[in-house]
Amino acid sequence: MSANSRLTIAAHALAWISLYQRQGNEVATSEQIASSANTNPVVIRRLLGELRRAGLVESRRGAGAGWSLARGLESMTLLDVYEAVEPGPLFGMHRATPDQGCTVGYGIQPAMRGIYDGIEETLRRELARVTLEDVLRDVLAAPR
Amino acid sequence: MSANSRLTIAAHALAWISLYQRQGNEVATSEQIASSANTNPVVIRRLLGELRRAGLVESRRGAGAGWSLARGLESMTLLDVYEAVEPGPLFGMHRATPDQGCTVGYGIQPAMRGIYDGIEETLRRELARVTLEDVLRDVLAAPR
DNA sequence: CCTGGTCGCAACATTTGCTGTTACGACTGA
DNA sequence: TCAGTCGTAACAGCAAATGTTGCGACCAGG
Repeated sequence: MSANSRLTIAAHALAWISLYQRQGNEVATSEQIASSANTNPVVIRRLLGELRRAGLVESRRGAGAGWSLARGLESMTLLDVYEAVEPGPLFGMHRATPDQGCTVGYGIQPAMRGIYDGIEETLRRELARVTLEDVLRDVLAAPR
Repeated sequence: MSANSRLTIAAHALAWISLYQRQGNEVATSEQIASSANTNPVVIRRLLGELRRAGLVESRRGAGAGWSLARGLESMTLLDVYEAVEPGPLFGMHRATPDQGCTVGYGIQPAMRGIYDGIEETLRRELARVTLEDVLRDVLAAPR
């Protein structure tokens, strides 16, 4: 499975913004978050842009611009973030249509689709059980 | 998430071999399976090679060569296939190590790892609930 | 002992998606 | 007006999956 880091980086950004705001700051810049996540500010802006479309964060432009949370971390789940930043389904079908004249080729896609749908639904339920508040708590619990 | 088709193609191949054997044939060739799945025989051989290492299929060489099941479909689960053909974890961490001097950068990876571990365990349980016999049954149930 | 058919595997091309980088216009508080 | 930041496009780099070709290894059957 292709290990992409989008969900991890998005969670990182949200936790960072929240902690920064708890320290009394209004907004966080993509520059600051990128520095913490050790990546490029544009990568952060792209990800946060998707989170904004999902209503999880807000951005301010102009001078003193930056990012802030649209609501509390306790009301955001990993599922919200997952759906905002992960486009496709977990498992893919054949790249090219299988032989429709063959019994297996004909029936395999509906069969797998049904099975995959059930599994992805379970995955979603699991993701929905974890809030970003949980994530931040775990982050702060790391031993020094 | 990158939609890879390895699990789907592997299930397709197993179902095809089983059905072919139920029709009285000894072994199936990668050529035949590739034709049904509309892909290249080498792709099939690569995948089946991984399934063989996992003890799910056997191959015969020489004349009249081909592939056969190592055991019944009812004793193979999608988890067996998944572990045989999917290398990495479901979600990836940061590509570059986050800033260890930052509270979030320091704690994020252990936190996410713990969360991801639990989720992947649930995914495995779901995959283990589906046997390849279930898959073949669903395939044959497709309406013509 | 040959031969034809198939696997095993290496090597490389192609495709796809994610990530990194640069550039520049848009926006706005000071 | 200006400095700082977002928004976004464009492109390069990289990694993994997939597709393709080639060829040696293997072996049942003649």
